[in-house]
Amino acid sequence: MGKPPTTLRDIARSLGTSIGTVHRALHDNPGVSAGTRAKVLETAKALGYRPNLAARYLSSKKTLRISVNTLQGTTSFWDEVRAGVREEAGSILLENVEMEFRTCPRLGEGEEAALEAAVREQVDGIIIFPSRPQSLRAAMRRAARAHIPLVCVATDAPNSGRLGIVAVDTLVSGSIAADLMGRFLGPRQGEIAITVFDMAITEHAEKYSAFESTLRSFYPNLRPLQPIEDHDDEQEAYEKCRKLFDEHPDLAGIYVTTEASMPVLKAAHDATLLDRLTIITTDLFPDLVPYIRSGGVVATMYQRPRAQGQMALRMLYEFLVEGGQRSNEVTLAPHLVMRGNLDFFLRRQSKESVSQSIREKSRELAEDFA
Amino acid sequence: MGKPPTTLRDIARSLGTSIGTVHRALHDNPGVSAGTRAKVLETAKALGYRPNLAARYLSSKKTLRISVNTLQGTTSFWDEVRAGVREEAGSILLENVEMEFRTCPRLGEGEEAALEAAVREQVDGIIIFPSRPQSLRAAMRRAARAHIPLVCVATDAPNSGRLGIVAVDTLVSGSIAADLMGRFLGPRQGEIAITVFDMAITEHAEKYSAFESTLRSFYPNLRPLQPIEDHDDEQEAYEKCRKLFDEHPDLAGIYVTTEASMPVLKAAHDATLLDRLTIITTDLFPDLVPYIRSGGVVATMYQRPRAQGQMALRMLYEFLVEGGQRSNEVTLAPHLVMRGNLDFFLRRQSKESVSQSIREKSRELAEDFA
DNA sequence: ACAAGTTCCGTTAACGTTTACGGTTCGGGC
DNA sequence: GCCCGAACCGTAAACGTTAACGGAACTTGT
Repeated sequence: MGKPPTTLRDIARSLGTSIGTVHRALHDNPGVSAGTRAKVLETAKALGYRPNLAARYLSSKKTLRISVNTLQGTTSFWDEVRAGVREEAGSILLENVEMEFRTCPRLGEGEEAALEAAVREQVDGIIIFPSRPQSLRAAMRRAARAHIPLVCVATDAPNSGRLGIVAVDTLVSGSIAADLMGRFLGPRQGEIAITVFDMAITEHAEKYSAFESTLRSFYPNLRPLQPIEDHDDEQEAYEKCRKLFDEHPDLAGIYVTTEASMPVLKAAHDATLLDRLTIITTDLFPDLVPYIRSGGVVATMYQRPRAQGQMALRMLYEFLVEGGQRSNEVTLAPHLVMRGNLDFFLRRQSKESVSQSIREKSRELAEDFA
Repeated sequence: MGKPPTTLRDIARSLGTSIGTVHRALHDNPGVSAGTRAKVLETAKALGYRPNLAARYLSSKKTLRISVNTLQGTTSFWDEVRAGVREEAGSILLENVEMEFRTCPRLGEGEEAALEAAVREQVDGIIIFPSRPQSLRAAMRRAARAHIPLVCVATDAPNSGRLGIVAVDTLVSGSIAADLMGRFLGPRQGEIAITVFDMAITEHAEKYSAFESTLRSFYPNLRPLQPIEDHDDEQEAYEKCRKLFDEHPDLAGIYVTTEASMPVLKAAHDATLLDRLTIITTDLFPDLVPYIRSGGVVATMYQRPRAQGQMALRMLYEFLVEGGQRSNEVTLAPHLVMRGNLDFFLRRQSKESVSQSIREKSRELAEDFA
């Protein structure tokens, strides 16, 4: 079965050379000729060499610095993401990660500067929310060229050289929202609206596309309208919704894919449509709770920010420490929250933060002694 | 900031003793007097000693043996659970776990023998599906007394001394099923049935309770019937359903909480009720797919077997290696699968198995050389 | 031709823990 | 008196990797 793994010494012995040379060859360090380097690489592969991470960490004791560049945010979404990152970092058994949080106050404000600061300070990896992917692309490319792996959360940045992406599965989200809308409304005719952040963002275009196509395939009685872009601007969202409500008197439902559900709800309320519309929202935060409880919001798609943070850190850490290419596109299925299970979700959230604080306490007390 | 962590040597120095003594004291090894042991423990706590896991593993090189006692199963559920366990084990960076799979052919058949075999062979930890908790309790207690930590998957075994439990959140599942049932059926009157495995199992009683109470609170037009117990027996499920359909002509919907949805569907088909009933099932497996696609099953609650396997192994490993008490009750929220997002879920499943095989390939090639 | 520098490579001391072995001291038994 | 075992404790060699140092051989400049 388990024959002992090959070590640096094995490689050295088999080549009649020394550990130091093998080490230098495997790490592209200077001080080794091209010929021997090639031979080392070859026999390393032949012997199936895999570095012993415990020994590596024990010897070098260098810690990985990871910058987490996210948003302050108006809801608790980003707090949860950061909590997930922290939690996952706390459960790494070799405690060789240091976290640096760089938080932008508002959408897109200073995110490029924050990224450049992280790159300048030579962090080992970056978790980033690219709120404006196209304007951040250049800076992300620079990071990639500096060999700093970069994982996107929540929103992808195509062609940016990023290592990976963690986000909610937009196709599942959009499609399930459409399915629910169709089933909730039953056979009756009507128009369905959808609000997105900006159709230029892949995720939002995909959500719309999945929503629209599912609706079209299975619920021909419901006609999807063109998406409304709110750009996360409360004023803009409110006004566009009022206009929408005026222009489409037979609107039956609306699917809010962004965090900005409050202005939509306010608009619906002001147009006295709150109880006539079937509203499906996104995410879960305190302001939304009463609407779900009262039925004004029939369902919300919880995007599991904590899980997103956890997965992002995990992906980055595994890359940094194992070097291998894991599956670098993680898409999470959303959780469905309705009034019946709302309390359970709120309980889960609070339990999680409690168990986390307990855990940190016990860390301080530090009673291992296994 | 980061002052260097305290080591065994630090403790020894501060007590004027030696590393060996400190080590023996911390591990309750013989050869150290009660007095010095107490002093060692005291100053270890005072200095905030935490063992360096990398050094520990490097030095001892002992691997943890973990037994996974599950079911063959009729659906792919348990295959997925095992895949999740394997996947998580593969991503442990210190590669110090060995897995032993003990799989029972049928429900409850030989599960006690399998557990005792694992205990006899002195494994370091066990992941188990206690299909009959009460008849397994004694054996589980023995395992606990032998200091073998034990994590339950899918079903809990109360008062068994188990370390932890990973399962789907039954309250969320039951409640969301009721909410969907209520919304799908709209204002019309009717009776709602629910099938469970056995009301003596906590999980199933909880699912029923959540289902029933949500239905009662929000949808008074729907009357929940007494639960049908199928004991995972296809014949029993079929016959009880036929009887149910005969006796309740105004049945509007049925929520199947067990894996045995096929006999229910067959019964509904044979009673020509398939298109008049609103059916919500549990889990996702090939035989179910055509029913979801055709709308015969309106929604299914996917219990995320792979995630359950992952979490179970993670919980056990963290306990074994860190010794600390983490949150030992993990409940996962189910994923909702409907015809619109069915393909995405099937795609996700296949992608996961693909990415896993890719990963194993790349492991073999073993090109670390970071 | 000799010093100085370069390039390549071997050696060795860490890192913190485990484990086996050797050494004290003490108390009894002959 | 001496020997023996038990109980306690110190020492040192591993584990596999990293990083620093030193040395040999070979090129260059004068």
